[in-house]
Amino acid sequence: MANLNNQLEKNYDPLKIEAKWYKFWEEKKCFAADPEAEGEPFSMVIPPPNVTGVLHMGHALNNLLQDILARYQRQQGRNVLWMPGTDHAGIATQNVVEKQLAAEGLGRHDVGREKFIEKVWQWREESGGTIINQLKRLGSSCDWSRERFTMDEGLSKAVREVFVSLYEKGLIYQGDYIINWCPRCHTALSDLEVEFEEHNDGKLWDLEYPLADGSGSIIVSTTRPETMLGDTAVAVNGSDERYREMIGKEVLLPLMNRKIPIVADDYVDSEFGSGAVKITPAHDANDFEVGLRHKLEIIKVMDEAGLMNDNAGVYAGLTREACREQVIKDLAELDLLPAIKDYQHNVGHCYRCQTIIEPYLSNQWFVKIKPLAERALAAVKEGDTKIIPQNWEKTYFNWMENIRDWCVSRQIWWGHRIPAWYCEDCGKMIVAREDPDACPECSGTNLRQETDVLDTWFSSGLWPFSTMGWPESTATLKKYYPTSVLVTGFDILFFWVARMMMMGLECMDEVPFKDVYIHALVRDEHGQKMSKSKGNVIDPLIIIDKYGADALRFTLAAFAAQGRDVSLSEARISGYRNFVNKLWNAARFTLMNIEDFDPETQIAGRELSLSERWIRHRLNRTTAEVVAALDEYRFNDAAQALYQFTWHEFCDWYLELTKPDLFQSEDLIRKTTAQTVLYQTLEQVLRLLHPIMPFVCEEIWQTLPHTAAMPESIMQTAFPAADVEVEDFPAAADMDQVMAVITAVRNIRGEMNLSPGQRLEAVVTGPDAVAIAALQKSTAAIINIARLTSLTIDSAAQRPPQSAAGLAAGFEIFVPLKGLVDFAQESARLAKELKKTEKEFSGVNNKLSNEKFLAKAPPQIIEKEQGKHQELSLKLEKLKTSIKTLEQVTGS
RNA sequence: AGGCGCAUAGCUCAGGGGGAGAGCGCUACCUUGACACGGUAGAAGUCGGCAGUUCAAAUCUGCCUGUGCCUACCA
Repeated sequence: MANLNNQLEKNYDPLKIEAKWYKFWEEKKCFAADPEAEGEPFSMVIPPPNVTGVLHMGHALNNLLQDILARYQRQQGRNVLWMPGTDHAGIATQNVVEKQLAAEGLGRHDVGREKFIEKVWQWREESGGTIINQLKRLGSSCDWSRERFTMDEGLSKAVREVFVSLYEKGLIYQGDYIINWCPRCHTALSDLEVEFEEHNDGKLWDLEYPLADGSGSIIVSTTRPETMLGDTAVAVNGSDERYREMIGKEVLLPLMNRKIPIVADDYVDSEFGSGAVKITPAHDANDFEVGLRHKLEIIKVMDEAGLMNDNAGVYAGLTREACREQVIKDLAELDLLPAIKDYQHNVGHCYRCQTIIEPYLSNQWFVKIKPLAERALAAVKEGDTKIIPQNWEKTYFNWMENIRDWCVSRQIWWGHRIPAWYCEDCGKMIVAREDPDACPECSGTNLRQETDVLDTWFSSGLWPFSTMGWPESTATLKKYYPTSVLVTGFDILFFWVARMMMMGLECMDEVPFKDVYIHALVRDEHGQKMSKSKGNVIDPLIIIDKYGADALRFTLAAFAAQGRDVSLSEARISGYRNFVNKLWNAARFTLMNIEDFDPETQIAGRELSLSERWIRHRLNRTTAEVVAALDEYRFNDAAQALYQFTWHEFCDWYLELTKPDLFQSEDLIRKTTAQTVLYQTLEQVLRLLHPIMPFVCEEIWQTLPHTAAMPESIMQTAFPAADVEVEDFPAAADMDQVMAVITAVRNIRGEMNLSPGQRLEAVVTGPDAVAIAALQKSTAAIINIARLTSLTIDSAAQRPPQSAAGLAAGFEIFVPLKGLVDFAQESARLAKELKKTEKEFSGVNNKLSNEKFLAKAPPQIIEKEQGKHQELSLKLEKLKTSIKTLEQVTGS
């Protein structure tokens, strides 16, 4: 351990060090979870990133918070499982591979289903590990030996088990309904997968439909005129006087020349537009419902690609956009287009490819969601699962209460194929856990499997237990389910959290997690969403390369206040990089001064200096704060407390105060005591900081001299606990006075523009003999830190001539300036101070002369105000004296 | 249309009924035996507006203004 100081460079260089320790942790199996091992379980499942994903700041924040918890809980002695993995991300992944094919001029149908899926797996082999490696760069301490993928064999088995058992319970059904159709992805989407966007350039077209009997016409409005080709009725409200006569009559649908009825339905709002609505059951959800009520014909005029079909007559083959234009033109020519209005409305887009969604009638699979939602709702209401911050519970309730059946079938190839077969001989449908060989009805072997796959979120919904081996009954499940906490962003509260709640309760009969911690979004420095098009994306990997993972981690932690978005800027990260460097240099300083030190040295029985008692007290308080904060997911409070303590107490004051003891060579007991306190304090700071900044803490910790009891890695050390024995409030009070006096001298120095190199004399006096006596013990320290030549502390001391005066903590501090400075400057300084004090004094005076205040305020508040009054009036008096003295000196 | 937030120093934010805080930035001085990615000191805010509750409001309540998001979707 010789030449320790040489091992640490002047500036911390994270690059090499981070890779080194991450490898070390993995080799020592520090992340591995053992269900057979001791310790109360603490478990989390990672929100599985898409295999197509590339690490962004949202991932970084999400995984950082989990990593802080995992590392903290390990240090607390818990048996920690952090389960990692990736999501197969059906549509997103399929799109990526389709794009590759497109580059070769091929479509997926050109290669066929089997070959295509092979290609997807191949792609996943090649690049699916990207995001996992990026998570490792961040320092994520997942148990990688357990990494899962939603398309794994085991997870696929879980998916099939759940599908079949839900089907058997009657909770899965198949039917023709209006769903959200993406004409580009060629698939149905769930309601959640549609993103609505406001279109300001929308139009509302009025169409005139002549009555079939020639007795007039009726005007309807639409934002999608091309759908009129599939109209099978016009609806009005039955109580609408304007149309009463027309109900039951027919109109002649223009362009198509079909006769369609006018029906009465409460769905129609008489106040809106003309009060009459065209009804297209095959292309609008509400119209579909109206159609069912009135047994209307259903005419599809569009195909799966968004092209008009044969039912659209002469318009067949046109795209929906071209058809719209043509229909408008043709209606205008017929003079059946009385008005076109500008109209602002919301249009649904595919969340994967942004194509405009078409409400489309088709045969799909649905999960009957009400029975599942009821349990998931009750579990949160009864507190089995807590959502933090709590205000998200309301959002959760609101959604769960208004939930609609979940369309789970997708017409894509990449995903879990629905385990349903159709007998080509007798038409029977078979839903089974095992692939059937023959039809149980007719024994025919001519079976055709359903081609649809399941919504990706169906398998993600099983994640908390499917990753632990369900439906087998595994040791992992027994030990770690339900998980302790789920850490996630609110953007997938419904997509994922809600589904896991429903599936967990359904399959495990128990909630999947005790806590759900919802964190904020990461935005840019002006609170804007980060996006490629805005060019304001901060790439976590570039940041890690530039500033180190610890700097990024500390920054995110420090700004992760509950319920508030994180506005991130590079300047801030570089600020916290400076903090990492500060810690690094405090460690260098420590190492330089404990070369001859035995780390087994104990504090017990040794006499501690005031600053030592104080720093131990403060460290103890900080420890309590950090523990309380981390237990309540207040990551920013933990980070702030550690920053404040490490920089502004440990470095700024304690290290300076302990230098004389460390540098001297006469009193060896004093020196080794100083070394012991220094060593132990730094070691404890490292353990406290480890969950947030694991790399730099490990590097320093490994370089420190080790005691026999220390484990191999800081990861395996115990998290510090607050200890009442170390509490020392008297030391804290005395130290506050010492610091106040030193600051007062520095203030005079600064305001007088005296250079730090200029040694000064000082005299401190005050009426409180006890306080003076206490302060006298710190004479040497004050001389040292305040850079004085001599210091007199005496309650009987007189003000030296030609001196500047300061007031702090009930003391008067005089610094003789003997022509060193311009007294006009000192005069101005005192005048400023007097003005400030007078303002403060009058505020306190007002309070104390208010009878109501005296009558109603609690006694301790009144006492405090009275104390303040006394202190301030004394201060005023002293200030006035000082000013007078100064005037005499300068003769003004 | 409903719901949830937010408005505090130039910037980004913490705090949350009894003396306005932090980081960055800014100004001045300083290479003092760890750190200039540093040290010391300083300037800077009627805590969005208007009412109310209270002895006391940045903090609680109501309204207003601005701003962000979520859910639903209206032809």
